[in-house]
Amino acid sequence: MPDVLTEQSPDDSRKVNIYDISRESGVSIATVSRVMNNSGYVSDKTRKKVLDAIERNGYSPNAFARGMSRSTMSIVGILCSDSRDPYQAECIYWLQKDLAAAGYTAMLCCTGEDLKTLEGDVSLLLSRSVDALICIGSGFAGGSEKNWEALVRAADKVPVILLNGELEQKNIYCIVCDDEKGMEELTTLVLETGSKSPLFLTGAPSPSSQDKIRGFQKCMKEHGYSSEKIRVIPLETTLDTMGDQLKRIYEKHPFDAILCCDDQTALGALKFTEQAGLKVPEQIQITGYNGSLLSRLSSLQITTYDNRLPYLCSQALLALQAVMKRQSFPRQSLYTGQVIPGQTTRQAS
Amino acid sequence: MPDVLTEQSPDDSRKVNIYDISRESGVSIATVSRVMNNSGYVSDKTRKKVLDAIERNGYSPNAFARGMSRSTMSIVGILCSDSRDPYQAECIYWLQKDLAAAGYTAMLCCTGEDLKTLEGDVSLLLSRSVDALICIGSGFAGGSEKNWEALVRAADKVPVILLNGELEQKNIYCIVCDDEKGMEELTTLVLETGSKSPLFLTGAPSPSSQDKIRGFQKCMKEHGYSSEKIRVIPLETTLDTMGDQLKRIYEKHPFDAILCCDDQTALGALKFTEQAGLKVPEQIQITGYNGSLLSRLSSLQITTYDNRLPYLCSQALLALQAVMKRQSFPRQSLYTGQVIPGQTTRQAS
DNA sequence: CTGAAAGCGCTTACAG
DNA sequence: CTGAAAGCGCTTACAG
Repeated sequence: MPDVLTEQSPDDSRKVNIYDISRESGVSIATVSRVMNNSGYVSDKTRKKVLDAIERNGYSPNAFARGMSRSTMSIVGILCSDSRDPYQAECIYWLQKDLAAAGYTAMLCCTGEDLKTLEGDVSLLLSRSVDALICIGSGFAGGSEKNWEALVRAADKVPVILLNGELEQKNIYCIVCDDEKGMEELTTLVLETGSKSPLFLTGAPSPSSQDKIRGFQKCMKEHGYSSEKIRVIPLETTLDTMGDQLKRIYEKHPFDAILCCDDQTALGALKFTEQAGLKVPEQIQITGYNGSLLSRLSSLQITTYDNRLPYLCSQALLALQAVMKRQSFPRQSLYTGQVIPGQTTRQAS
Repeated sequence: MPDVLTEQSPDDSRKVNIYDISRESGVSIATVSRVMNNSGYVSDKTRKKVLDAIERNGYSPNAFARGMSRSTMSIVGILCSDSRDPYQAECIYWLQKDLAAAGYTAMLCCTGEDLKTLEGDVSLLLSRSVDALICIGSGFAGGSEKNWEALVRAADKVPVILLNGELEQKNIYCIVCDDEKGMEELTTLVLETGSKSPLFLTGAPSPSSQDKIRGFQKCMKEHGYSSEKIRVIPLETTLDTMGDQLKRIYEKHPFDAILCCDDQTALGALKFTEQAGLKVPEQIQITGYNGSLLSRLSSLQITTYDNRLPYLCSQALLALQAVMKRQSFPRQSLYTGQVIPGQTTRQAS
């Protein structure tokens, strides 16, 4: 490490503005503005003069002034609970890409699992004059009204788009993967390859978890299981300790399949089977959910459900653009994903 | 899904501004401004009147106008190559938290691995009038000048902070985890617990990879290995196919330890050993890097290196705030992480 | 403690 | 095709 302490020479040169360009190129600021925005008519000769002056001075318009006259800065706020979660991280990735392609910039806020700061985060984003709000995950639509009233209020000012969450409110648009159906398909797969007593392992109780549980229950009923045979287990504490929990359950009432609410949990389940000396998929079948990278990193590739995040995010953009143009757009839209067969389930015969 | 097509009733009520509040509370806009900003003197009585009017009208100042007069909007741009990468995702998470706590908002840009869009992304962020730029990952500081010249140019306008990358340039501040030392420690651990022929598995050639390689080589030399015995293997293609690659190598020249450049790669290595029927850690020791959640999700908890991302990010904030206040701050700072022992290495005797 | 006024740097009818 | 001018909604010396 060379110089450990360095004072900066602050760059105090006044930033060049539209008046400088106007003066240098001998035209009015209105014309400069037209050139910058490719709006209205400008003669080629004038345009060139202006462009030259802009180039020479490295001029770029002041974003605030621009935002002020245009009353938009083409910023979209992204709200999530935890950007470290693989599902959310991937959404952020695709959203940011699509937004950039459409000329928007993404402003990110992570509210934390408890949504305690949701209210503050929403008003922060609004005070930054975002043009719209995109919320990742069904968490934002769950629980009592208190949880999402901040969103409803925000929707008063800008369009709000919910990814994988449902909220029937004015100016809120929802794009949802049919997780109920997805979990139905996975359950069917497991039952039709011979599992008799599957377990459903669920995490934090979000609306999307509820959908998955419903899909599991529905499918089990259709296969003739009575309610007491339909086992839904909420995950206690963290992933690190779930092995013990599964062990206790297994010793009391053995199971032969574990349907998990996401890939992370499925990894934990797989770890349990390895430690317990249970063969996968021969003795126990395991499924994940989300089709994330995680499902491909374990010793066995995990059977999972691809909920098409790239599609989800592109739809969000479509919704956003439609609403901005005051075109109509479905307030709710539901799409399906697809099963990705892996090595933790058996072949259908 | 109820209503599939819903037209919005556009909210066309003019937004309330400072003049409205001024009129309603019977004071000048200057006073309203003072109340809003808690600046200057305002009598309690006046303050109350103003506050009431603000409350009644749900007034919040226009961000552009504010930005224009203050010439800052308290936005910090975050640049990364891929927000889905666990390391980067975690940095984003902590940065965003710290920034929010300090009154800044995070604006996110993912440039993609090839940095092809770096130039465009940087000017996009600058045109949004960010107050500073934070770059995640050594990728931004690597390779030829072409890779990072956009950053150098950006540093002309706003402070640039590099997380885990080194660039000796004006107005660029670097905070770096000592990965060379980290990899040295892991190599030492593996050698001193009996491994004789370790392998170093590296991914994309970033500066940080180089540091790790250097640490590995240095430690090997110190333990008396000649250069031809020091094996550094670049990962071919994706993680999915790395099993085959390791198999080929193992058959030709067996190894008894795999030191990986990150946790993800370590998971892949672990998968290889399981498929090849090699016992970990008895026959083969494995180490990861980053101390990410991944290291705890596999059948065996992976020995890894905690590079203290929360600390890294908090330092970034400190740097940013110091520079903004024109205080001096070390242009480069280096810190150490720590080994997290897991089940993929043996106990030191 | 308060107000009148300048200034921030653009965009966009409007008139030519 | 071009320019003069109003307007966007704040902040902040400056004067009182």
